Amino acid sequence: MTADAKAAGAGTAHPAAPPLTERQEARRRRILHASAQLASRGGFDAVQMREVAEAAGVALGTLYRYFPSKVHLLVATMQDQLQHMHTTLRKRPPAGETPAERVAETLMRAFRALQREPHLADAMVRALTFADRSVSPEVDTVSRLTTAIILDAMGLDGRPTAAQLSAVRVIEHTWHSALITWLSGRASIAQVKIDIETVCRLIDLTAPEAA
Amino acid sequence: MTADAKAAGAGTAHPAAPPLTERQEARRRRILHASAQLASRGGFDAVQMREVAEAAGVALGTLYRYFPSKVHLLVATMQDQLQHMHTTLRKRPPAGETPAERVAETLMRAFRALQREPHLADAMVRALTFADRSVSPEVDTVSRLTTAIILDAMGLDGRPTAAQLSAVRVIEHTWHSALITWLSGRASIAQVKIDIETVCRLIDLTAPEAA
DNA sequence: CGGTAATCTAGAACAAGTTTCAGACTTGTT
DNA sequence: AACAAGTCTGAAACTTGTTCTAGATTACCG
Repeated sequence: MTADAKAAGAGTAHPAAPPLTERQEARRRRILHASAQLASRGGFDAVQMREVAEAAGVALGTLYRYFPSKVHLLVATMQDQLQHMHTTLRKRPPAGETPAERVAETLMRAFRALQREPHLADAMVRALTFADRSVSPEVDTVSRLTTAIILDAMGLDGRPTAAQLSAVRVIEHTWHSALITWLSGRASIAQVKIDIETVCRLIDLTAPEAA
Repeated sequence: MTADAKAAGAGTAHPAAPPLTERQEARRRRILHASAQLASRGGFDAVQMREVAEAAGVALGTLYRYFPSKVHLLVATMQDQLQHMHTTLRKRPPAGETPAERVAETLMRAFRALQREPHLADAMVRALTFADRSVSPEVDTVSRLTTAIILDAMGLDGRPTAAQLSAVRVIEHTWHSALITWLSGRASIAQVKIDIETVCRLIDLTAPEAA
């Protein structure tokens, strides 16, 4: 579980992802598609490696070469979905007056999207929080994507201050954790909404004029 | 995984925990001890049900009668540890001026305690966030315990307002999620400290005079 | 005490994630 | 075109969480 990171790198580029041939790219895409498909049904548990391999028309060993564990696979699936969402969100920027409002609006939009595929959301979020150190790079990519989405929503003029970055980090924490409580049936949709709105008030606290 | 909740109920009392005989209580304690012991070594992965059973001097089937899954076991372990921590914290209340300071101080104290047993922390927190609906009642108990600790730290005069409860919920979200990023090596101790301090500022926002 | 239901034990069996391996197939090179 | 290196396949094996079963033990009731 340590070395052997030379496998088919994700679409992101941390160390130096070896270029994928066309057929490899296609395989990778089939795998991710199968993963999302199965996840959309029964969530985390329904994503069974043998089934993913079969649905993607790929040998089990190959699946493991592309994604060294189930968690890696699901985190990569999340990366994929997040990318979609990011571009979708960019088409229609949030309309709120203040940064806090815009961030809350954006997150609620994302939340509604997740509600349409709760099982998929379950699989991705559970994988994300269950990931151990061996998945850190991939989880970090997801984190950066999320940060980018939030910063986008804030619509800052210049570069964010340290305090603003802290606030964004806390918002992300809340976002993930609130999703989990919702997915595990311990919080209602309304509850999640309140939590998001509550944490977004932190942004006001870090606005340039505040201190 | 559905019914069969008639097993040995946790120390808490939701439905109507059947009273445990002395030997049963002892068994339960041995199991929790073995669990914490193994977790203190290798974390989540090191808590193997067969090993827990053996270390506790109990058959595998019995272990499963007491705790219907590994996650149940670890969440119960967390309940146990939290209870310790709560009583410990109560002995020396935080000294900060404001509620926000006191909460941050308390959480940092808890954090330092976790740092002394990072593997144990890993096992408990991973179990907590990985728990699915079947563990909701137990996770909820942990959540209530955490809330109690935070409210204690705030040192309120009367009953907390709705806004304050929201703030506490967000603090809990941040607490759990920040712990995870630390445990998976994606955030430093200093980073966690900053996040905690940042989110605690929300408390000021919900103070009676604020609005 | 004797009987009966619940509990406990030992161990096999099953499920799904992960690893491994021999052989077939691709790709890139000369 | 032939070769070497790297990749993919199919299938078995291994690990660990979970379930099941048959037979002891224990707890409780009269």
